[in-house]
Amino acid sequence: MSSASLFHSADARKTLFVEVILPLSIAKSYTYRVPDALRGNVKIGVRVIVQFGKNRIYAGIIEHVTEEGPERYEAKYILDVVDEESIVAAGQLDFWRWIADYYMCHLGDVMQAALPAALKMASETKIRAADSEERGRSELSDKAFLVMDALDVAGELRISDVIKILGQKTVFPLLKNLFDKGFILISEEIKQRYKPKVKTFLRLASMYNDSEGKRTILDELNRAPKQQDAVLALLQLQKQDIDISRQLLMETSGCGAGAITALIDKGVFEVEEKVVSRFQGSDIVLQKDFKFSTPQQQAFDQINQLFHEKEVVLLHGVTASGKTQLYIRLMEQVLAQGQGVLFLLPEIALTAQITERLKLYFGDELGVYHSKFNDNERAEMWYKVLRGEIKIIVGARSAVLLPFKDLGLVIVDEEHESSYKQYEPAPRYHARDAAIYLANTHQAKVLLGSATPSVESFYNAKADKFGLVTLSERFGEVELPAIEIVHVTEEARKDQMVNYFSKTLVQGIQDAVARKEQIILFQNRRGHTPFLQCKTCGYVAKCVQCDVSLTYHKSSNLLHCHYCGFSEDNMQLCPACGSTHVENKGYGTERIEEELELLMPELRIGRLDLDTTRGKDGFQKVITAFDEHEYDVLIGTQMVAKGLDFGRVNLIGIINADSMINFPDFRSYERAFSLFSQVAGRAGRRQTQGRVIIQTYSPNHRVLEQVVQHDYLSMFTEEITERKNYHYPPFYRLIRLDVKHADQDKCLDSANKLANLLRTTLEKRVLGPEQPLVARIRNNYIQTITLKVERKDISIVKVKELIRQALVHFEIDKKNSGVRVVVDVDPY
DNA sequence: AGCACGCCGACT
DNA sequence: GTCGGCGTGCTC
Repeated sequence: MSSASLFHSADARKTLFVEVILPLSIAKSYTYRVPDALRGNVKIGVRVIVQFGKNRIYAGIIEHVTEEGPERYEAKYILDVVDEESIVAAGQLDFWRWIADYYMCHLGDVMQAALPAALKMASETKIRAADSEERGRSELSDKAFLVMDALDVAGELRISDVIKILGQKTVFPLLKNLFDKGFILISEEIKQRYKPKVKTFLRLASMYNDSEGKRTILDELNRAPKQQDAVLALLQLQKQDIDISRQLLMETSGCGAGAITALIDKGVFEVEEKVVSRFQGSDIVLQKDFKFSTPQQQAFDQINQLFHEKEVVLLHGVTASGKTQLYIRLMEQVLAQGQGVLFLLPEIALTAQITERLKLYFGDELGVYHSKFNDNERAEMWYKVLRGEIKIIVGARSAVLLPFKDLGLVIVDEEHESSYKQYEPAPRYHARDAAIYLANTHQAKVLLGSATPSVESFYNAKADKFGLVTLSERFGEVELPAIEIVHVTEEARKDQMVNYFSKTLVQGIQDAVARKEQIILFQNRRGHTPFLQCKTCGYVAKCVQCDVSLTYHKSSNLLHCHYCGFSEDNMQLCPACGSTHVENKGYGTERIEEELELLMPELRIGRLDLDTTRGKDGFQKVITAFDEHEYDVLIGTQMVAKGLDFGRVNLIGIINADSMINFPDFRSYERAFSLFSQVAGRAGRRQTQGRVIIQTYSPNHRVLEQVVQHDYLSMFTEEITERKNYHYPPFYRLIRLDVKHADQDKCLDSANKLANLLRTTLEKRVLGPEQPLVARIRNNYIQTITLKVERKDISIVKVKELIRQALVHFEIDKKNSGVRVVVDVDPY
């Protein structure tokens, strides 16, 4: 026995080391030493405060605990342990590792995406000035002095406040220094602060609340018609015996906030503040004991049957076939077994319409999770899921990263939606595919739902990998809309086009308005004019940092770049030759709106695109206004297509189908089919048959014929043949590598080098480099290399390993320094 | 991701 | 002669 081992056995407790995941995009993992005082507190999944680099401090997550310290360097000590219990679910780190591995990114990227911002920081640390300062402040640095000054004024500061005050992100070292010197106190409360939502409710002041009082007040308000309206509306609402919120009154009376405030000030209205749920119910009441139609019941039974043998079932159900009710029953079933449900929806479809319906149904057992929620709410939701307090999560893409305990079912609605794929930043994951993996680790079942399934999913179903259930009957036997194709060239020849509107469409709009119906017009381009060109010299308004034309926006009277956000003054004169002949080429939603206004001034027109929905509830506002028939026509981008149900819409016009169909991408036909079908599905959902008018330059295009015939199967069959012939998914996997650099030549040069490196091992699977559609964004030139990987002969794991090796070789070469490579697995 | 270290142009 | 531009490399 050596003396060394004697020594070690005498020292029973070896020093512990922990490997920490830092919320950074870094390839390596970092090992820290655990001080003896904290050795009882470290375990996998808890957050630790560590110093990284000279003066940065992060809250990282422990990935491993070991007794082996690093040999080549001295590990730093962890500074603190934040949590008592793991903040990730059992097995969740494995899921993170799978994502990092499959999508070729770093664990830190996944951590960044998964954790709500509130959990990424070292809890809610607050600082106060120490009661007695031992030393004078004269010795302090300017920055430290600034902090102390601010403390004198505010009394207490949060870390984020200090960051704002100093205008720098790294503040821990400075605070630590102040703490060590006894200037400040740091309180480390792990806040679980839930701020209840308060709403303002109104009622008529008691002194006016009799028939005489009412008359008096209405008389007195003779000269304030808006206020009169408000009082009348309130009296109406009072009859319904409901609580009248300020918001509700504004909506029903059409009065502004000013009128109501005036009435409060006059003492006509009395105010009461009440705590309300963030998920205040709406007037849509879902009957708990709804009955399935026969087809629904059959589909339900089939799904359950298929779940015995298949992990994933695809539900192909036409719009309005009652998929949501199926989902609800399936969720109930899983809940009854005490297991949890994840219900994924595209962000844009997560409107109050569906979430409130589900919330009404499931109450507190259901939580909603998406990007519109603030940090506090998201952190709160994280903990609730972690503790198993919430059984059902309805959420967008990132909800798949919540710390689920015991999932029984994952539903991915609108599974074909491309927004399930994240592009920027890493991890570039597909929520549907990640959800299937996640479900597998929980031994949970997956239901994919769509009216127009992705070619990949439908192929998987056809190939018997997924179960397939079809729901082809619309609920309540509503007929599918009648779709008409209008040949724009032909109409123009007959002189029947007024700008962008065919006679057929104009007539259709007029008829619909006459019947007090509403109309949706779809144009998948925002702004006014996407392309401004000088007629004299051919100059085109282009973005200074991107390789795209600038779009004129009427609302701002500026030219905007849709890629980098750059904007500049509208061009009155051609900057190149001074000519005043500037031609407006192309049209977006704003221009459609403008032309329609000129054409039919009496129409009330609303617009739904990124620009009108910027604000917090922008989307909801436009939707509500349209639903309440404040507009006759709603003009919009693809936002109008997503899961919205308007009772009065019978006519839908697609202004220009060609731009979508001709988009240069292997998925463009599939996308066009989905989008047109979805848009069409908005027509005539209740009672009457809807009508859809599609304007196009290529009326015989197969996709349009398939849309007209509601023929998904034909679309699929033709598409799958093409995919097979041209080596695209689902037969081949795609991996895209974008090579970026500010210098065009260097970008091309490096891209060529990387492609050649890849070719040495992956051979003919490597395509390119080639210039993408937009070859420069934010002053960076881009070259794209595409890998097409067959599903036999080589494993995807091996391919990724070879890519990693090629990238290592690539980065070693100093000539490629400064070149960024972005890897996108399964690009969308 | 930050931030320091390090090597070339316009200023007190 | 210095201040500061951002290219490059490292962080346990």
